[in-house]
Amino acid sequence: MLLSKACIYGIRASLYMAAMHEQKRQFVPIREVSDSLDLSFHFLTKILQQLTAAKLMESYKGPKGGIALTRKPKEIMLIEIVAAIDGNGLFTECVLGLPGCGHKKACPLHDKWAYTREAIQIMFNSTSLEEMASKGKRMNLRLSDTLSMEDLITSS
Amino acid sequence: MLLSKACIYGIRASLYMAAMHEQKRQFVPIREVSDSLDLSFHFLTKILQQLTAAKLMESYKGPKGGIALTRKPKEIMLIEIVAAIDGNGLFTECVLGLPGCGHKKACPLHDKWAYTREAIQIMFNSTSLEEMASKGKRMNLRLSDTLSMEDLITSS
DNA sequence: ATATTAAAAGACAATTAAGTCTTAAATAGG
DNA sequence: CCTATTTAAGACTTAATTGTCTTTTAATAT
Repeated sequence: MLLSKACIYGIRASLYMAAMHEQKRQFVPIREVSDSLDLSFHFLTKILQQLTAAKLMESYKGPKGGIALTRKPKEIMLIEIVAAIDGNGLFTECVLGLPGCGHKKACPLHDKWAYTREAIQIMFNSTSLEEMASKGKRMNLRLSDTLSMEDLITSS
Repeated sequence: MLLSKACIYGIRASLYMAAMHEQKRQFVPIREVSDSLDLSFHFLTKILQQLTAAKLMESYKGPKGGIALTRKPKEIMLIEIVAAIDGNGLFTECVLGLPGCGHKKACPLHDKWAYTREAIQIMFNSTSLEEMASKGKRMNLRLSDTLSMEDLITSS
């Protein structure tokens, strides 16, 4: 699996927040996000803490509290979310985990992998939350079994 | 992590077998492989059973027994090893694990990911054991802390 | 102040991946 | 036939990931 579940959930939650951003909503309770996306509230909380630690989101306690993106969805790239949760081993490490592989000595797959992993990196690096959210809206993406992006953005 | 450890170990063992093939050795004891590569014998045994189940290797019990590649290293592509151990979810599944994503409804990353995952697939699909082994020999690849490909092929 | 809301922190449980150990089955050689 | 060698099969342990639950801390509103 390319991304951990934690990372995937973090991305989905970020997408939800991007949709909320279009509605000018600021702090959204984690409970609302977890209910909407059908994710474990506590597990999501821990994941979002990683995103706030990485300054991608900020949080506010108490009534009217919740989480919010710190920047506009257009300015947040997917790679930032991936790196915050899964780290950037995917973009730096040897595919074969070979002891000799690295800067100096390359493994037999090194060159091909360097190329491929750059393609992966570019994919995450060139995709913003805004782009995903608008695509999701156009294509009526399902964020959970009961919730679609279109519901989310065109309603309310 | 792109590949599981089991898959990585399976690839390393296959590389070792490719090197043995150049020396016209047929059945090589798993114990020799695990010792040489500094891997757990029993764990490696289970991994190799997956490769024999996939007809990439064959095994022989008893004295003079061991494992052997069923085809020439030139004819065995890396993707076969990956598929035998990790399956081909990497080449078929949605990156975001989104419920709506698939043939009909695509997720916001679908097009980019379809392209990227094809790059990954092509990488594994176009690399043979022979190619890796000869590159490994040229570059004196280390298969473990104490063993290099060059030792392996030029010696004995 | 007090009660309520909501995130933070951390203990705990379940699941999966990774690794170990024991026993059984097959084969070669004496 | 007997023993040594080697894979096969499966139970078991450990570690990492995933997921749940409880308590604490901070903010709001009354």
